[in-house]
Amino acid sequence: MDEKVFNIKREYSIPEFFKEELDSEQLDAVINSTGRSLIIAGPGSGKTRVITYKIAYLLSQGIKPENILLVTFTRAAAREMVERVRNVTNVDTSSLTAGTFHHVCNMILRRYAKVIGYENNFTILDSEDAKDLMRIAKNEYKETLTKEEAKQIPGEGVILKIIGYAANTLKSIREAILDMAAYLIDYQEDIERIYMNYLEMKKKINAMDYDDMLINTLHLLETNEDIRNYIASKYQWVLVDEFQDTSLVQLRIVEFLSSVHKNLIVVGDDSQSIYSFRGSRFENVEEFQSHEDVKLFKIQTNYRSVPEIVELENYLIPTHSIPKKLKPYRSSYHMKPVIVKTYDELEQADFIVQLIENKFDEGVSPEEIAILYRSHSLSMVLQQKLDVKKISYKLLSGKRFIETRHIKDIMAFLKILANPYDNISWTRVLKLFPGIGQKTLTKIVNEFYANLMEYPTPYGAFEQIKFRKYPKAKEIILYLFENSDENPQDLIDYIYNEFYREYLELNFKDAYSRKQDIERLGEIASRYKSVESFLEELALSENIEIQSAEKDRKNERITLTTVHGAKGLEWKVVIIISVNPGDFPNGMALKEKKIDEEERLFYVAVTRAKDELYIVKQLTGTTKPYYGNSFYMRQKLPDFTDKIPKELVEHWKIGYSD
DNA sequence: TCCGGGGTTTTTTTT
DNA sequence: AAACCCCGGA
Repeated sequence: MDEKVFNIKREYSIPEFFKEELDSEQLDAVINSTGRSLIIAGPGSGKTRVITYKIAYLLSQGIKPENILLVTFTRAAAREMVERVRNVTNVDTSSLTAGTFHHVCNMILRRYAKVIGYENNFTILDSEDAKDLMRIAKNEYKETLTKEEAKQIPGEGVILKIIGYAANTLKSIREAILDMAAYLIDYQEDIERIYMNYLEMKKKINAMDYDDMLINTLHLLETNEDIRNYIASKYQWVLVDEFQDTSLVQLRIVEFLSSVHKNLIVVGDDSQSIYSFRGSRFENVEEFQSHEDVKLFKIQTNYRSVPEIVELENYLIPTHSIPKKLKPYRSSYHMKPVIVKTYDELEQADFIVQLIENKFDEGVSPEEIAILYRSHSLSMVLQQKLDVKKISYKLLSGKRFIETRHIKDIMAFLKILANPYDNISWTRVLKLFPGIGQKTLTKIVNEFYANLMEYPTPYGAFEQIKFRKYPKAKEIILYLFENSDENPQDLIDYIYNEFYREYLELNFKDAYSRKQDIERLGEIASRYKSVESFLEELALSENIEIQSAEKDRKNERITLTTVHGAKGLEWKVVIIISVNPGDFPNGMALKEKKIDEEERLFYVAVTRAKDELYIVKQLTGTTKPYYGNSFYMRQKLPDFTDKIPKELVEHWKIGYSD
């Protein structure tokens, strides 16, 4: 149907009020960043505000929202910024493209995958899926070797790390091995062969892992001028947030996406680059800055933290950073940051519970308190204590929700609906049924694949398979194939009620909390209409927030998160726990000589605090057994609290009143 | 062919 | 916590 277009003139707010909302550094960055610009934004300097007003400014100049591309680090950040733009401008921002690199790539690939030899309905492998697949690829290769030879082959984790590194740096496997694991150079050929297996398997099941999504997008833009120009001409302005955590591939992608209009604004803080394990290159910032046409803006006033904390932050600016000095804006607070020495993890947990209760008594809301740690395991003792004391919390990053066994089981059922060739999910699903082991399931799956050639639908193909011994398995899988168009929540309910509830009760001591997780999964699924969109979003979106075991009536909870999960957030009271050599900085990272990144991580942690900062350490160090190994015993590891000048902090030790 | 028991290994951060 | 291996009994 042809519709006639009736053009009306858009009304935009006049940006006069910007001058009241922004300081001179921010205003300069908003108005004068044109062409290619780099905005170095210190912690708490109003970075989000600058991006928001930059977009508002562009809209006020008559740029249409659909011609703006905003790339952020998390989906949540994108949503928040778009919402703020809408509030500032009253412009309908729904056509503005905003999301993470992976969302943007996904959008492009869903449309053009065929051009580079994929089906448009490719599935996305999360890192767990990739690991499973790599394990199979490795074992397949091992079968061609003798037992002795097979023993020497590096593990799938190492191989994934190498190929991930190669992908993100655009290097060959050989170069990657030499760069990061030179001792494995004798196994170059083995690794390459395993890698080929892995590629083949991914292709066979029409899947891409996270690296593929970036690499394939780059490849598409690089090799197809027409497509590149078509997409790039749409985006008059490209803005990139958290630029210090972009990889080389990501940098190339945004360069291509901005190649027609050449307006590329990147915002970041090189001192806060904490994702090098994922290919992030803080060098991107320095390199970008070094181009002659790039305009540089610095915004360095700190609006977030009290001067006592800002002073400490200035001391902790990581060694290899673009020189900067943060200027405090807020007025003085009644206390300095605190370093607390506790005896062990239990005492640390007791102290934190007591501190939190004191803060509640002072009237601080739970939402304003956060506990940060280097790795999940460091929060376990504390979690138990909080549960006992009935202090409710939310985990921004637990062991990622979808990586737990029971959630993966349920998801495997849905995955075979979206992609009947998903071998890994078939294995997972069939093994759940008593009596079906490796041999039987291989037979079933092979027969199913063979049938798929003959029968038009998976339902038809599966129906043909004889299941005399396992009628329940057949009944359930057939039902799911038959109803695969239903909304995902109903399917999850079906799996749970008909089968998985009983399985949980029989096999897990902690069935209760796992049941709650599945209920949560159902809730999340209810927001999606199709299995495909649900799976896609779950693979691409950030952590799902997990509630504590204690069901709370009030929705007020303190936050527990890794430092990585705390990126971009802020709280009135921040407690950093287990700041011990080996825990934070992390022992494994130090072994790989990544002390710089640990420093940046600590800097990120400290800069999250608005009013009160507690750095808690234990005299005994950690209680985890494997830290008692030779590496930890042999060396004196750096202690972050050592280099903090005494006069900048208060020192507390624990005493007992009762 | 399946399953359970015992033993071992992993060793961080995540789109 | 959860995967793997090996082995012996059903």
